[in-house]
Amino acid sequence: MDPHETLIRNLKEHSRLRSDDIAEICNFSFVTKELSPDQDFIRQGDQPKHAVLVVSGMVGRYHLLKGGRRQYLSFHMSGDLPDAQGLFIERMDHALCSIGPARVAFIPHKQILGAFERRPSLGIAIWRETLLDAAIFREAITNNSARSRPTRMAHLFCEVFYRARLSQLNKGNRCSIPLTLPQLGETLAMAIASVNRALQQLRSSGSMDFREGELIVLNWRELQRLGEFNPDYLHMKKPLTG
Amino acid sequence: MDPHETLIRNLKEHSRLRSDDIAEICNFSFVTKELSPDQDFIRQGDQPKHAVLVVSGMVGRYHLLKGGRRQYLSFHMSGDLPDAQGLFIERMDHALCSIGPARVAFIPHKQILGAFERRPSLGIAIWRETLLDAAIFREAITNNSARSRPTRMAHLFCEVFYRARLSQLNKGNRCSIPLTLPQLGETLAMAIASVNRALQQLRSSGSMDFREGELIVLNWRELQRLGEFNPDYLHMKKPLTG
DNA sequence: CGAAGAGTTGAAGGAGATCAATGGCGGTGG
DNA sequence: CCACCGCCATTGATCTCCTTCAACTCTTCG
Repeated sequence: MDPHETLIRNLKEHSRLRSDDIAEICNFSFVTKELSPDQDFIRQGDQPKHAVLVVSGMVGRYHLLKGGRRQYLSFHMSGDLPDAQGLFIERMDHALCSIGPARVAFIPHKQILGAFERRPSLGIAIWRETLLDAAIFREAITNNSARSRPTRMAHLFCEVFYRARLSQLNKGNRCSIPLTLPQLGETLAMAIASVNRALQQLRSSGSMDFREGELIVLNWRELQRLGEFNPDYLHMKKPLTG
Repeated sequence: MDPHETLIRNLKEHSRLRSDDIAEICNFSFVTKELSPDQDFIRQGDQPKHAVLVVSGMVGRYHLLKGGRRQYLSFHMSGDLPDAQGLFIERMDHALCSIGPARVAFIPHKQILGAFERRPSLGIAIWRETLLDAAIFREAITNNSARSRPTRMAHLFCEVFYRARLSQLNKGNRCSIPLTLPQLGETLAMAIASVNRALQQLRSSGSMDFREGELIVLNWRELQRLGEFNPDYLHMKKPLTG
């Protein structure tokens, strides 16, 4: 898939783009990079001069903790700009890595900032993109703080699947989430044993299955109920139904 | 304190403002509102037409959970724009309330958006403000997910005290944090009993005291160490020392 | 003056972390 | 080629920390 197209599609999910905005995006040049699983491409403390666009696969943001442990903060897929904040914040306070194999495109900050001057409405679309990120962070606070472990796991699966469907990255009721159980633990603040047991509880509910990095949604309504998932916080123009 | 001044001072902590930017801010008109403790002024689902500027006191953002329970997400003080996101996201996914008595100013979105057209650099300063919010949310994910309870409490106190000092809202080693223990619990994902016991543990460390909504920092280095607090994520132009 | 809520403390019970052991799979190197 | 290593996934047992519950005081507010 063409990187430009994927960004345009993504921004259109929440913002109106005029044809001039789209033309600006099409003028972006970039270099792409193929990433093997678990490969860092931006590290804490870096001062990036390029923005990253996810072209394919999944990437994650994480805080590095003492002892090499991680706290994953969010996951991003095709069309996302997972470090748009880097445009205005010099130094990274977290790292970015691939989750499973992925392809990313690097767009020079200068090009994007130049486009903002010509098309302020494009700047607002990307501003909105960063605001949606913040809404996802807020939900993650609540998810990890106020929900039971099986519930928070279901919520994460709901969020990823919902966003994948918005971008038509699902294959029917299936969706690639190349996370390992240890990584799920470092996302949801659970020990590995608890991750496994929560997963089995969700499996036994009959609403979903997850193995080998693939989520299968068998009963969306039920999974949504189990995860206490309400997609309003994703602020999409056209909420998905069913 | 004049609301305009307070906003200018706050933006200057992380962004350069030219005199034209400051002139635009001084042209903002607003109505102020006096709030008694625990008073909601924006609710989940609202579609605000005004941005809020905290003039004095403290305000908090929270998610409303089933059963009326809350998850507090962040706290804001004089000079903060706790719902700048409302400029571009129609519907609130969380609520805002006063923590203790507070005064807030409402500035019409139209005025702010108009100022952005004349002074794009002002827009970028406020964009950066929303990005700093996001960094605080990320840190809250890690705080509530990966740190022990006493540590996360110390971290919260460090963050609030550090930000208060940046804005000179502290009184020496004291700083007003008008949170009750139940509210601390709904912030840090702890039961009230645990809040109390963690607090006593911190007191007994000799690095701080907290009672009746006032934090007293007795040994900043030690408190910082106990909270595993590293202020880099606040991205200030001039980090405070000591 | 009674009710409600904050703060405090002790005891209980439970959810989840930790530890340990196993099987399976993929990669590497002798 | 296959033996070995490392990591993922799984499961059982133990143990600990934290939630829950209860009781009491104190303050505030109606």
